[in-house]
Amino acid sequence: MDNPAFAFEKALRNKTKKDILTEKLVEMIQTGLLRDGDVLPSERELAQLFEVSRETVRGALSQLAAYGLISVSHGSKTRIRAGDEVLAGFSRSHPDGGDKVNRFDIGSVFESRIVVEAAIARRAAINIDVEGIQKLEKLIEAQSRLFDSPVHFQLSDQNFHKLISEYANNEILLGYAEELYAYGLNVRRQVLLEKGAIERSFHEHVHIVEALKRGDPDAAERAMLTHLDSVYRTTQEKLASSSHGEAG
Amino acid sequence: MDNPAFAFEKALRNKTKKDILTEKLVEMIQTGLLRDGDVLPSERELAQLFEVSRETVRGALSQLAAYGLISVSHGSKTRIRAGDEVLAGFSRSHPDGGDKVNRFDIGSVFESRIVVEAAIARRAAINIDVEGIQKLEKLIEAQSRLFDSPVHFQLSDQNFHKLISEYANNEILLGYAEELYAYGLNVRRQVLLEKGAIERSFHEHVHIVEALKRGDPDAAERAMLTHLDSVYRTTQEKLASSSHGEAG
DNA sequence: TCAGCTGGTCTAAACGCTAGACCATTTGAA
DNA sequence: TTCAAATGGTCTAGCGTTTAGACCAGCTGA
Repeated sequence: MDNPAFAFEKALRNKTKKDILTEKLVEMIQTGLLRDGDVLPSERELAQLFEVSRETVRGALSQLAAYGLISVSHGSKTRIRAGDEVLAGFSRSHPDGGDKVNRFDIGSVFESRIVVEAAIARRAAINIDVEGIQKLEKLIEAQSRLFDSPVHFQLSDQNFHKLISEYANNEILLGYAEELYAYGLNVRRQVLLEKGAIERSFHEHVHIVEALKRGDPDAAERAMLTHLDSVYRTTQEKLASSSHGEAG
Repeated sequence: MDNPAFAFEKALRNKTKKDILTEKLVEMIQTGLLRDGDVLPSERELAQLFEVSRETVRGALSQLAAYGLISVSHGSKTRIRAGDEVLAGFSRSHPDGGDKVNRFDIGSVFESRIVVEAAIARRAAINIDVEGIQKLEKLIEAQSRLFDSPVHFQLSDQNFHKLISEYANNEILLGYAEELYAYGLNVRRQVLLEKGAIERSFHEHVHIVEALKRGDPDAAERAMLTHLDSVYRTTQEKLASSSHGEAG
């Protein structure tokens, strides 16, 4: 072992298809794409969709069942169980699992998000075209009707940030932005349940779009920073208040 | 298949450990961490380092041998073959494969580096302590004696940026910075062969350290931007001039 | 020269995944 | 109510990957 290039190498980790599918389904539940009471396609259909064997699907489903995230019953279709208690219990038992928020501290995530998304906002203000503005305004318009649907608003919010990121014309920054956004998904969902949280985010979105429409990089950056700061603050408050009754 | 959440699902893909290891080694060669003529640790050592069996290591090595990236000979240690012709041939046969330098255009890489390292410089100026300054000054002092050793200077340069990144107190930004730095390694190596390139980088490093020592975030950011701009320009020039005799 | 490295080969066993068959239960339309 | 069709539950045989270990064959350096 003379070669310094190989100092401190880590082990290779290989995920099984079963685990990949499990994670994927968990994520679909956590993001609200699958909601409480939804029926899952049959095991045979899932096997076809994901191009794996039915046994592999069953492996993933049995893990979900162990987590209490689905209810399986012989003869009838499997249903999603994603009531708030179920999700809360799952998060508690999987602190590092899918909960990427805690892998890095929230402060670092938001510091990084501020750096990346500020740059994105500047570049988007310069590069965005009429079509992009129209798409954003359509999103905004849809969001104005989602004040009572946190899950739908969150999905739309994700699209909003993603769309802006795409107009920064930089795949690397886009990738970072998506990654950092994903880190906060879980907590964010809780925050949006708070009274007025969605309205505030909505108005901040409006300001961002206005700045982009004017093609004003400074204003776009400022609007984005205001938005992220507001998101950061409410997230911190939520974490502080919810950490009372929890294990760690 | 009533559930719209499952429209357009894609197949799950599962990588073998052998392929993961192959990619990892290819990347180490492409980024210059492993250089032409370097000896690889023995198969048994690699197996221990990556916590896989020796047969798996052999599988990965036989792929590298098929690509011509290593030369294996019974009884003696395996050596890296990364001469310019070998790498060029490999890139040609693996257009999307692993060549991360070309996967993103240089412009995007530097745009991102500017964003990330500017933020890092600001935070480092605030957080760095006496010990950190001393380490940096020692590095600078060493670099002043490496004007005729491009390879050594590049290694020292990598440490220089890494050390500053660590004082930003943000693991995420640090990870991004290292990733972006690695993207440019190959080309950078060529650039440093140019007359005066090392001296220029050295002086820019001095300015960065001075700003950090004063604890002045604005100055640190400016010095870092000046440095990156200079690196970017010379890299572009090198690419423009060397693209004449190449395949594509 | 030869002990101790190196790469080359082989085996038996464990594990993940697959395809398919068959059973038991539920569902919904006849 | 009845019963065919769809569902989840179980099992088998087989394939590919990975592992641990043994042994062989070639190189290197004291």
